[in-house]
Amino acid sequence: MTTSGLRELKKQRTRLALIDAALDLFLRRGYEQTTIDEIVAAVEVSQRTFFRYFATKEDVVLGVMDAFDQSMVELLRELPDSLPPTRTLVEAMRGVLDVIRDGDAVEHERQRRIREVIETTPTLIAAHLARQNTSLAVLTDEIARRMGVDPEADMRPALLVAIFQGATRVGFEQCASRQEFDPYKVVSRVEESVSLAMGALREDWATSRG
Amino acid sequence: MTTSGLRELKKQRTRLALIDAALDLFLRRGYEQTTIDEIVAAVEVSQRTFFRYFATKEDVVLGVMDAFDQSMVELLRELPDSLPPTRTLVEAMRGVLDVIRDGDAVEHERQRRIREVIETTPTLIAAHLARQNTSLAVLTDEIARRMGVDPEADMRPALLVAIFQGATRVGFEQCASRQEFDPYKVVSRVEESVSLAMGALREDWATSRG
DNA sequence: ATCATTATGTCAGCGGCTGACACTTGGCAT
DNA sequence: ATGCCAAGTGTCAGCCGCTGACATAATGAT
Repeated sequence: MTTSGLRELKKQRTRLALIDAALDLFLRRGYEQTTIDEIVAAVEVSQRTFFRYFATKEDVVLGVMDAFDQSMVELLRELPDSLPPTRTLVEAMRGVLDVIRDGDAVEHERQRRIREVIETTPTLIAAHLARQNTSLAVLTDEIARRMGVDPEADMRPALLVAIFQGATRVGFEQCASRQEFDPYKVVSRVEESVSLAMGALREDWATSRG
Repeated sequence: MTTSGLRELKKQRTRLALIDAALDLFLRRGYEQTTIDEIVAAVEVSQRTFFRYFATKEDVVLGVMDAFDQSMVELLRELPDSLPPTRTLVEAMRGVLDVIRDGDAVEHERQRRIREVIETTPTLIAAHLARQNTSLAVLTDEIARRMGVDPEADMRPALLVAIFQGATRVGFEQCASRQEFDPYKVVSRVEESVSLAMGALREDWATSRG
C-alpha cells in the first residue's frame, strides 16, 4: 500500500536524491558551509520541497540513524521476558546491526558516507547524541518492566541503559578517531565496546529485583 | 586586574541582568517562544550586545553549566596520581558540587531557575548533553594517563568516563521527573546515582594496567 | 474524461546570528 | 583638567534555516 504506485516511487527517488546530493556536498565543502539552496539546486527541486521531506537540515543525515534507534526499541520489546535485562540490550543491538549488514552495496556506501559526515562534524555528533536521548526513556521503561521495578524509584534501569548507550557511543568514537567508517567494521567495534562495558558490571547488579 | 574597574563592574551587571531577564521570560513564556528581542528589550540593550555576551541563545542558560564542566576538568588534573581513577572522578565531581554549594542565596536561586528551564526544555537538555560531550575527550585522556594506558587502544578510560557521565545525567533526570530543582537536593541525588553506578563495576576493572 | 487527492512551487516573512562601521564611555598619562 | 587610546555599544544590512498560505501541477480512482 505504501510501497506501490508511481507516486510513491518518485517520492523515494527524490528523497534518496536529496540525501545523496547532501552527503556529496557535505563531504566536499563541509556541513556548515553547505546551504540548503545548494542541495536543492543539485536535485532541481524547491527549498520548500526539501523541508517537506526533512524537518531540518540535520535530518538529511540523522534521519536514517533515528530509524535504527527506533527499531532497537521494537526489537527489545519482542524479546522474551525470560532473558536477563543486560542480555536483552545486547541482543536488540545485534538485531539492529544485522539490519545494517543486510543492505545492498549502494546502501552500505551511503551508510559509510553518513557515518563519515556525522563523525567529522561536531554539530552532527551533538545532534545525534541529543536524538538518541529521546529513545533512552523508552528503553529505560522497558528494562524496568523486565526487572520488575519502578524506574522512578530505582535508578538501576536508567543507569543500565545509560551505560549501554555510553558504550555504543564509545565504539563509534573509536572508529571515528581511526577514520574507519565502513559499516561492517563499525558494527563489530561497537559490539566489542558494548560487551566490554557489560562485562565490567558485577554479575548480579541488574538482575536482582530490589 | 580582570575584576576591578568600573567597566568590568558594568559588564558583570549587564551580563547577570541578561541572564535573569532571560530566565524570567523562559519560565513564563517558554524558551522557544521567547525571542532575543524580548530579552534585550527587558534589559534595554541592543540585540548586538546580547550576542557579544553570549554566543547563542542557549548560552544564556548553558554558559554557567559549561563553567562547571570546565572546573571539573581542572579539579581532576589537580588530584594526586596516587588515587585510583574511579575515585578521582568522584572526587572531582564533589569539588564541583562544593563550588555550587558555596554560592550565596541569590546565586542559588539563579541556579534553581537555570535547572528548571533546562530540564523542562527538550532543546536545552539536548544542547547541554552535546556540550558535555566536548569535555568527555579531555576527561578520558586524563583518566587514561592515570591508568597508564593509551586511550586509542584501550577503550576502558573512555568507557569509565562514559559511565560516570551517564550516571551524572541520570541523577539530573531523576530530579527533573520529580520537579526537584533545588541545587542542594540535586547535588545530593547526583552523588547518589554516581556512587551507585561506580559500585556496579567490578573492583579491579579500571585499576589494572592491561 | 472527470474529479479529488496529493505533491510541488512561489512568495513573503520570522528569528537567530554576523560583519562593518560609527559612536560613546572608561581608564590612564601628562 | 585635558587629551588620548582602548574597549563597549548601537545601528544597519544581510545570510541562512525554517514556516504558513496559497496557487499550480501531477497522479490515481471512477
